[in-house]
Amino acid sequence: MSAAEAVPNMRERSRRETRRRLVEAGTKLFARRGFARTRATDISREAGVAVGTLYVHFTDKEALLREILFQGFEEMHAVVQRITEAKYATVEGSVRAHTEALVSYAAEHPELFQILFSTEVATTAAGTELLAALTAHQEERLREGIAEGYFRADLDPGVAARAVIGMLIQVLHWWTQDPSRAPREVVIDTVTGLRLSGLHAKNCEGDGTA
Amino acid sequence: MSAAEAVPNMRERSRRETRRRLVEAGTKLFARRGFARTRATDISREAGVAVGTLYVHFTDKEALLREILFQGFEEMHAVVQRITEAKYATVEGSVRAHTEALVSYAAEHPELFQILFSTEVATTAAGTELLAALTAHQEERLREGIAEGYFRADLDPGVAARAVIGMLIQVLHWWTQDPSRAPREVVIDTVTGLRLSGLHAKNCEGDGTA
Amino acid sequence: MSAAEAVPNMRERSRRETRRRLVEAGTKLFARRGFARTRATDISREAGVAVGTLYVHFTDKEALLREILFQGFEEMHAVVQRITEAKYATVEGSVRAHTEALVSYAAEHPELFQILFSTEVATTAAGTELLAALTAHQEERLREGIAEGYFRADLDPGVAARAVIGMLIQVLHWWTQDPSRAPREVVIDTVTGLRLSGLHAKNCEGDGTA
Amino acid sequence: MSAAEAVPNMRERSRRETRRRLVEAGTKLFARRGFARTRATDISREAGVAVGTLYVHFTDKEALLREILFQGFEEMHAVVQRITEAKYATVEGSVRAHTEALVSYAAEHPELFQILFSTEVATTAAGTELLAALTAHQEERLREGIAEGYFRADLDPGVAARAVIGMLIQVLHWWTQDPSRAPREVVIDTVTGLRLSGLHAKNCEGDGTA
DNA sequence: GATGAATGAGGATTCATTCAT
DNA sequence: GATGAATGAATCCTCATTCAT
Repeated sequence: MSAAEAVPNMRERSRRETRRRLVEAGTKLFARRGFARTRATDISREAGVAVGTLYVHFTDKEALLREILFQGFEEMHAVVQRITEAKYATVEGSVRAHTEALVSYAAEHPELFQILFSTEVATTAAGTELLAALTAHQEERLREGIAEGYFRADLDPGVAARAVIGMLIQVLHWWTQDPSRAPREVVIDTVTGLRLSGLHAKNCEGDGTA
Repeated sequence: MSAAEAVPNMRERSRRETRRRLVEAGTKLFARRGFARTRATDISREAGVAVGTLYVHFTDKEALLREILFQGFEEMHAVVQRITEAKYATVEGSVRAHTEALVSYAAEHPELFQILFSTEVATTAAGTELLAALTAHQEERLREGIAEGYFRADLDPGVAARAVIGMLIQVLHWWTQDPSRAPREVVIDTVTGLRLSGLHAKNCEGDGTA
Repeated sequence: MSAAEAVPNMRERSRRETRRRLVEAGTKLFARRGFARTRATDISREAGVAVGTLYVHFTDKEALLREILFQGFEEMHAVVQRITEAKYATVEGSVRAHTEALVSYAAEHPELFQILFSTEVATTAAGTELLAALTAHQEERLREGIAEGYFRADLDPGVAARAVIGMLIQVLHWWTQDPSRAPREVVIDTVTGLRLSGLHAKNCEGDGTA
Repeated sequence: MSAAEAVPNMRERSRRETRRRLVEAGTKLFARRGFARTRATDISREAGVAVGTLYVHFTDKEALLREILFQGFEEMHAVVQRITEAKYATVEGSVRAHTEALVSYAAEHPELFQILFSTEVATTAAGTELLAALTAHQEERLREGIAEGYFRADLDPGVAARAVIGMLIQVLHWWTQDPSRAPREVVIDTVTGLRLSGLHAKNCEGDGTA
């Protein structure tokens, strides 16, 4: 019985391992050379398989990109969610925790961020889709914040969501290219500051005039 | 004499007109379909010339992109500069004026912004170069602001510059795609708010805890 | 004893059943999409087995085609033979009976005729071989007919055999695609008429001039 | 003036010459190796141009096939038409003239017939289209013949058209492969005989029984 | 015998760029 | 300067077939 089951299990395990290696190879190469400049054969060579194998697991090169993008996003989202769900006494605490979680995740998965927040990928259908999902999520959070009085009522959630996402994309993409460019804490502080005071209901925009 | 001069003038005028039409065609198509998906023949057809003519005026496709990028940037810069150079009583006034100028320019040249702040273009050498210039410029302004006490001293100009640029890129790229997405004033207010209070020396970040 | 025998019988039966399903699946798909456009995996999926199984039973895709072709031809031949062997008083009776048998068989096995008389199959070695066999057989019959004085002596058996085979292929292939295109009787009459009067010794070709 | 016009004329002439050579090369190779087994590079090499040039002149390989097919058919049709249009005293004369014209044309353009009436080509969209056109034309002729009392009224034009076309395809394809297989006259006689007596109103089908 | 993931040679097609006119 | 037919390197993707389990 166990022997009869062993074969498909072995196969399935091997199959998953191959798929995992393709995702890994794709992540590495897309981050390094970009999507268009990475050849299908480069990916298969890096994964230690034949080109055809790439097409056994994915419809085409972009399907691999999509897998990397959404799988990466989901993992990141799960990690960040866990932290964000904890109740914070203050809005600042919550936003800072969220930013910290993002920056930590970025520091640990620089390649993912090089792909996720880059550039060329936004041109692809998969990239557009992911960006839309990110923005929609951010917009929803802002709407909730406004409804709960945390954020300024006169804020346009659509505009602000794009602004926050744009900020994060640019900063994290730049920073993960070379984390020595700025200390982790400085990145967190600067981004938190911008996210917070620019949106907060009790900020003191008027003070600038004094 | 006038006849003798007329010929070279005509020729020169014609040459410039051809070049202008190529830049115009490139701007339109790069904005619409992106750089990679626009073929050299598409551009020449749109400009009403032969493909070869494109290569008479530009080394290659990217040279045309570079021309569009830097020519566009310079024009934008000149316009924005004129406004920014006026002395404002307050930092807010200055930042708001700058944002307003940018948004106005974006509204009038949506195609330029579709290219300038797109994503894909950041992959090209020309795009990287321009983005670097933009960021360096922003960073310089922030340094000055800090030195003059306008902005928080604990701010990292490198990080903050990327954050501001990222915010502007994302918001303006999104907005110029369809300006009916948000009223002009809302865009200006939201962006100004983020740029200002997040960076200002006298903002009230601490208040979030209260 | 019976138990000991049962196992190999079961195995043998199972093996034959698998083979039969592959032939069936191949017949269906080759008829529908053609030989080249049918993938080995398509066949195995249709048969409900793994691709590898196809290659357990057949050397390659063309071996399956050959099996379908010759197995189909033999069955058809046997059925038609049984009818043709009956002694007919007249040549017309014999030819009509043969045509009738063919048309009946075609009506019952449309898929076989879609493959057998298709076009593309004639390109393959197996197809060429079968066509050659069919033609040789037809040629032989014509020679006999000439020798016995049934058919015109000035007939070239090679040319006439091709003509008859071509006629049958084209008509039956077309008709089996959709038997509602013409009533069975009309097909039989028309083909019999052509086969008969064009070849018969006592036809009245000269009458055409009158 | 003549110089200004000379350039485009030269270019146009050269362009047509290139296209002609591609058609010529395609005809030769498709006839010899078949459509699928002829590579795009084979064609370009045979034509003495680069692969890209093939795609400057034709959308894809099948577009070249279509050109060969329909251009060939039209030329053949024009030649045959000229002969068929002459008034013949008898139906036999007319049919014989038509067959003769076809066989002559086939003898002079064996390559065209190898492609036109072969097999694999009937699988392609272009081939199907051409075959449909040929059959429709034949069917129309038969309808006219029946209306004018030349052909048997009980004939089904659809069935008979397929029969005649099938006969011609098979015989001419076989014969053009190697014209020494049968004398030209024998081919003409046999085919004319079948076409004529099988269809003619005054044939003597009944005599077969006597 | 059955399985199905892996293989990799093979071929079609694209498109930036050139250069003779 | 303008032209546009020609170029051919560059890659994607397919699918018949294998073989370890």
